[in-house]
Amino acid sequence: MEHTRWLDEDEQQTWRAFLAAQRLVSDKVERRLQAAAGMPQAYYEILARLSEAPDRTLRMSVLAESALSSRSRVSHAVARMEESGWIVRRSCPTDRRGQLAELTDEGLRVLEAAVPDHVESVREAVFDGLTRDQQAALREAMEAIVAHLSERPGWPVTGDSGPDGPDAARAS
Amino acid sequence: MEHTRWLDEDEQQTWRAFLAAQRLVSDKVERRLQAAAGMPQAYYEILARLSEAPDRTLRMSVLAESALSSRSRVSHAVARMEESGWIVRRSCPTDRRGQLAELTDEGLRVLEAAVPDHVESVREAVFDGLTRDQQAALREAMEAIVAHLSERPGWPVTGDSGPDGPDAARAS
DNA sequence: TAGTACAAGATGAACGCTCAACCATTCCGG
DNA sequence: CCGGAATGGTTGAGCGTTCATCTTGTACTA
Repeated sequence: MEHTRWLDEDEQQTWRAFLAAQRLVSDKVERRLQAAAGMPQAYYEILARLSEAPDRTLRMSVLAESALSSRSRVSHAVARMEESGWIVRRSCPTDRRGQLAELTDEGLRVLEAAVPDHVESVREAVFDGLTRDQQAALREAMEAIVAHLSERPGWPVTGDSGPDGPDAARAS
Repeated sequence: MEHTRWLDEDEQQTWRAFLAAQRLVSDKVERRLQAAAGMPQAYYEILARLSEAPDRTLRMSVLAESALSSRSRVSHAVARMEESGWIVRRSCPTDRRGQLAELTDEGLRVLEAAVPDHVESVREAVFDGLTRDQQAALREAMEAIVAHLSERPGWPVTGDSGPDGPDAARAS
């Protein structure tokens, strides 16, 4: 690493707008979801993915990936939601390491009760402020970023620093 | 509230892309800042605002607003950074309720040491994935969202639920 | 000049997330 | 078929954020 590729004026403004929009939107959405349904966005995401899955069941690792969460996060979250009775865990028949997370009826009810207000808050936070063209452009840009970040992302996408420490036994 | 204004297919995809890009970008940037400088993004933001202010000094509330943080967050964060010797707090001469936060020389050094790698990570996460046109469009959309969210935002922008609880003594 | 409303900050508990370990199981090369 | 590496998932400590509350100080109004 030698010299920094600084941001020009335009890029600075773009980055600031990105940051601001990001914070404003997720604050608003998160806060409202918390108030209305008593759960953070990450939990909602998990419940949503499960509800779309066959048998409302997913392996923990698949769940983590599809909800863009680290394994650790999902593990904690599912444990918590199991206590609430929204999810049950069973061990996977074909791979004895694996765990299956299944959405319970109760969990589905809670999710469905949360959806309408959540959707409304997303609309207010994002779409009510955009023209149709702006929305299309936003989508294109976001998808480009995601695509760029999903190929060879420096170190793994999901984080979680690997099974052992940063460099354990990895020599030779 | 009667019927929900659901998201159509296009809006769904836009929202998912927004969420994904948001998570991917802030994960990457946050993680790298933490690794390289040992501070979260929110702290960086605070230090950055202070460094741009006259006398590297800002009132807590102004600092909170300009860093898009809640008062409470800034209070905790500044307390922590004061222990690290990056910031000092003085009471405000003109308003004895107020506190002034000033960036120390040490704090400025730490910030400046953190900047280059942070900027690089932002470039990699965002700008390397976008054409110039996409970047301009992204900026426009983000600014539209921010503008929309900054006027009459339902309840106050910064959060923090007000001086007293949700409805304390407020009756008649 | 009270008295009441409001603003600025601080604070502690609750909570979710991350990081670094750790155990169990499966995969794979010799 | 054995032994090391990789995979799947969990766990606990540490930390930052939020929420509700409190204290102190200012502003407004009667």
